[in-house]
Amino acid sequence: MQRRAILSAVRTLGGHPTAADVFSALRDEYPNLSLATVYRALHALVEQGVIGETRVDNVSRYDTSPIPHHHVVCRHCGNVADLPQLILGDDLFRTAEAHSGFLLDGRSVQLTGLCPACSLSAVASRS
Amino acid sequence: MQRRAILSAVRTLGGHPTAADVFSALRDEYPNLSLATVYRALHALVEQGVIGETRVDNVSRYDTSPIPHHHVVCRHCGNVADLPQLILGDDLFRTAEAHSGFLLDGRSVQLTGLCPACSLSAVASRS
DNA sequence: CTAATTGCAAACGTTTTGCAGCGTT
DNA sequence: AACGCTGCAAAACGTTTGCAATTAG
Repeated sequence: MQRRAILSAVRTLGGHPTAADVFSALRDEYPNLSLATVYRALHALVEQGVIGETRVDNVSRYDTSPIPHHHVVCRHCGNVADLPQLILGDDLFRTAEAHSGFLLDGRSVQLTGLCPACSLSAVASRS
Repeated sequence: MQRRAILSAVRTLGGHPTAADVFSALRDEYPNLSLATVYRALHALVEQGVIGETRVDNVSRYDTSPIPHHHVVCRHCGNVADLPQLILGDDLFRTAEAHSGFLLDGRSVQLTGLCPACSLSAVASRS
């Protein structure tokens, strides 16, 4: 049962690994591991609330922690960083809910911009 | 040049149509319109700043207006609604920037939850 | 005549699925 | 025996691309 190995790979990798990241990390130890297995395991772990899932761009990324928090996504290199959820106050959610009629769940808030590395290289590449 | 037709389809459709939505809307009038053309046209229109693009779930959605504003996405039915951008104040962005070291661009902010219809049916389906 | 636009089909990358085999209990 | 977990290959999905033909300027 390499499902355990998949979970611990997510944890050792840290950050926000994709299914492919997890797959490559385990390929050495489990040479005939299938990508399908990785997807099935990750999906199961999300359903059990053991890990979190965020969809960024076109890709599912998995999160060591299932507790609600927000994300900043670099629009240049695609890196994802965490943001404590307290940054966006409850009042904000209430305002947004009042505006939209939606019932917001506090989880997935996604801001985009440039990460430190990419904003530096953006400055550097200005002629 | 059906690129014009594609733009006006986005406008008449309103909301946040996908490329497929636009395609189906035009299929009657342009029976041999290609999906590739729709994608190319939409992409060009986004580049020109005529329309806006938001990626939700796995799908690009196009927006009548290219001016920055935020979105609420229903995690059940996938519907997208607009949110005035002023809901997230500048101070909030600055706090998030300070926290993450990212340089945020104020555009794509995405909250998720349940839309009015889906939150009603969620309540109704509780045993 | 040149450049842009189009249709078709094929390719793409990510994710899912059918099915048979394997392991555990 | 029954069940869940796995590998493989194939399919699905939205999207992009190569190419040749058409159209616009």
